[in-house]
Amino acid sequence: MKFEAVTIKDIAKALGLSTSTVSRALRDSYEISSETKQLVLDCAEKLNYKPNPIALSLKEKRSRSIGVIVCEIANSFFSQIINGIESIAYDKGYNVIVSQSRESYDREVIDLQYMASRSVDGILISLSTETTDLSHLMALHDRGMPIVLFDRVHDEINTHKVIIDNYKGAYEATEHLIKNGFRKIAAIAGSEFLSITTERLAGYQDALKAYNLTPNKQFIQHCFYSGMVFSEVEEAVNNLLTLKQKPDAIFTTSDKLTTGCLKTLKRRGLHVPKDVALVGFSNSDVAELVDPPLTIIRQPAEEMGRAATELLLQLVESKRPVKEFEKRVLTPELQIRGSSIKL
Amino acid sequence: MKFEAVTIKDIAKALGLSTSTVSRALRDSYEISSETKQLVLDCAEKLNYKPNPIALSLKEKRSRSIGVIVCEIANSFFSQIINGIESIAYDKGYNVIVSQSRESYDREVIDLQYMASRSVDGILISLSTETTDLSHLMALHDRGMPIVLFDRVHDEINTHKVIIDNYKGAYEATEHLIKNGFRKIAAIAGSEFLSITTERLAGYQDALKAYNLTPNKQFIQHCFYSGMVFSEVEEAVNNLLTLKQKPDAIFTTSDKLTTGCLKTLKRRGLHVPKDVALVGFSNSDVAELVDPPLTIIRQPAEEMGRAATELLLQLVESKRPVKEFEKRVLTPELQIRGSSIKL
DNA sequence: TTTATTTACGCAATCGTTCCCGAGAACGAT
DNA sequence: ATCGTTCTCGGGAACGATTGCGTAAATAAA
Repeated sequence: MKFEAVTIKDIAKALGLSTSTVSRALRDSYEISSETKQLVLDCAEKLNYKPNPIALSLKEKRSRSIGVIVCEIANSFFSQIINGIESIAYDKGYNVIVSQSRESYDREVIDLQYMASRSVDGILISLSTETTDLSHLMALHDRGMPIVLFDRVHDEINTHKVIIDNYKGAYEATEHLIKNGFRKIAAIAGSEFLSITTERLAGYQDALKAYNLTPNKQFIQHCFYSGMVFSEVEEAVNNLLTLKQKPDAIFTTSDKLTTGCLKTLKRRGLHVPKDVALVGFSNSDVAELVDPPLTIIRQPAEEMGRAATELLLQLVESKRPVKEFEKRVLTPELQIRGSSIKL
Repeated sequence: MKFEAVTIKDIAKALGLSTSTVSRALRDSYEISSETKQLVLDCAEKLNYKPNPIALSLKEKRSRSIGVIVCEIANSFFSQIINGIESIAYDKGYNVIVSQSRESYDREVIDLQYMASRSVDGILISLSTETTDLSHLMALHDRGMPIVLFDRVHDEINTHKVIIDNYKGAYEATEHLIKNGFRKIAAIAGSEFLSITTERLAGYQDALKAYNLTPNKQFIQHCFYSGMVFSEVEEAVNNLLTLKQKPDAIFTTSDKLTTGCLKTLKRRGLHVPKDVALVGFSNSDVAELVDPPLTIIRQPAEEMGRAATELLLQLVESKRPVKEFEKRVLTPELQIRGSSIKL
């Protein structure tokens, strides 16, 4: 039932030529007479010939497709990234194959292997939260697979990386809270093994220190799955609220953590920012509609996707092996709204 | 620089066998002795042999990948759908290739042709708003390409479809507004050529009639790009608010229309629901956090993605041509919150 | 006219895999 | 001893396209 496409053979047969001639005519080779070329071109047009990319892939060992692995597609941050990736890939004639790790190391390994075996030309990946061992990536990379890391990166692997200035984003957010009179600022963060977590917590802690506030160990809660499972966030919030010394503000380090935290606070009947203020990383485009309007650190997600794709395709299309790798750092934007302003 | 994978030839050479024998041994053919099989299997294991899917695709004319075309990835509804699609595809060993039409008919045509030429095994598509002519889809479908439509479908093409009960969702939402005392209920809808628009407006209008309210032509505003461009929504809201007879409630028919409408109302300093109530289709997962908490018609997006993928793979893997097509109708859920309750 | 050069095309290998045949060996039946 | 089976395996074409090499004809140079 599969439809049979028109092949180069059909053109050859129709014109009484050899397939080599047809192939060369289509590729505008100099050794084909212009009349024959025209003949072939017209015939190809008439028969609606489309080159078979699979056959080409087999020959040329490239598929003109790139793989993308994120932990979760249904997440405003990642869907915006995929949007950016798709736009560049589309322009350059590449297909985008998407897979989600769902924060599972095992799935990440499988996804990666699968994509490699499907001979994607390169891979864009934001590491799963469970990933501590990078040997699966290293192995692929060593064998020549172009890889670009974004968002959640790792120093161990030497390749292009695109991140945002996590430290700065967290620092400014925390500083903003301090300047608005909050002193007991807690943090709800993702897994401590994640690059973004450590960087963001560093910014948070340094901001506290810069204003002579001592970071309190109990004020830092980790949610291993970065808020992908809601109960985790609830627990983190509960932990903070049952402390003897309750925080007067919370800083959250990821999209689902931020909305999950607000959801929990509201469900518990707490008022933001009167009872607790809230600032967090988020790429939700309804932050201004939320009650209270959310102060967020917004990441240039689409730009991140575009940048990562450009770097990847640069690797893919480079003639000789690239040895110099770039770490591109984008700037997050602090959008100040009501959730962090003392009443 | 591309890494060379281990092929069946390498195994053949290592074992002094022919490629045919190796191939057969790997496929567990009856005509190979069990000793040879074991030998081949061990060797394949040792050399870390992975069959080349591109070569397989070329031979078998199937790629084990499916194409998905949506208007926009960075949209909670569609990203949830893609999530559902990916989960089923992953389980069945298929790759998901994603492309966005950005509501453009031309891009939809190109995307479709591109995917066909990349020989995806099937296509999942939600039509772009500009699409009125379906000949590009029909042509592909007639040539045997399995296609499943979801969300924005069209009667002209005879294939599996997955939709929600748009009529019911709209009817119940409108009825809910009426029962809560609103009488002048306006609607902001997408393009009138879209299946979902006509169905949802029908539900809206029938609900009005059922309660002896006469639908007012001026109360229906169309946003051609379904809210993808914000200015459109602003204009629609402005049109409604400058009517002599102002509406006391607005019903919106899509995700971006709903949030865009609320955004505009708030920016104009209007209070929801005191000045205008709001109910709309949306799959945002922060509807309860919004001010006011949003009454929404939520679509089972993930389920829709899963259902569409199951139907598609059923087509793809069916031996004989399928002539009987199914229209699966899922049920939306009205989540009642503050934005639609009279104060 | 003969030789050299260009022009314009075909043959066949290649990519990795499957699969239709053919064929040798071993075996039992006659 | 001869024939027909069964069991194993190899040869080679095929999938669609590219490309190095060979070569006939046409043209240019000698």
